[in-house]
Amino acid sequence: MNYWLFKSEPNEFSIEALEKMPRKTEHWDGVRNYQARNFMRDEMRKGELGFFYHSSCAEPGIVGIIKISKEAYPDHTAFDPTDKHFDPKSDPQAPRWFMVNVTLVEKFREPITLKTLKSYADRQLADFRLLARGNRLSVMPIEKKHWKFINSLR
DNA sequence: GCCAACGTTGGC
DNA sequence: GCCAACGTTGGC
Repeated sequence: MNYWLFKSEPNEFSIEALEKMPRKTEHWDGVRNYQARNFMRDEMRKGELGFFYHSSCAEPGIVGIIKISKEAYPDHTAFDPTDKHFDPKSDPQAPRWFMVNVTLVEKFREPITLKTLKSYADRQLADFRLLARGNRLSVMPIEKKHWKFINSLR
C-alpha cells in the first residue's frame, strides 16, 4: 500500500474543480516527467490514497485527499496537437505518457499550508520529499510515517 | 558520453 | 517578476 502526493496549480486544476466532476473523478493528465510517469505507471494501484497539493498560488499547501480509481493508461492529451501537453514523440502505438484516474475522498476544511509543513522540516518531516531541496516532482510517493503525521495536523 | 544551452517549476 | 534548481536537448 503506497501513499502519494499530487501537485497541481489550482488555476489549471483545483480540488474544487475535481469536486464538481461527475462522480468527483477525473484523469490526472499532463504529467511529462519520466520519474513521475514511472511512479504512476509502475507503482500506483487502484484504491491507494494521495494528498492533493496546490502549487504556484497564493497559499501553497495540501488541500485534501484523493484515491486512485483507475490504474495507469495512455495519456491521450499527448496525441492531440491542440492540447497544451501535446508531445509529437508520443505515439498511440507506443505511448510515452500515462495517467491515472483520481476520485475525491475529502476536501479539507482548512488547507495544511506549505508554511505549516515547513515548520516541521527539522523534526517529524525532516526527510519529507516535498520539502527536499529543489524537489519539482509533480507526482511523488509519501512515506507512511509522513502520511500519518500530516493527517494528524488536521 | 560530455556538457552547455535552454525551458520549466515553483516559492517568494 | 526574480531566481535557484532541475530535466531535456543536441552538438560534438
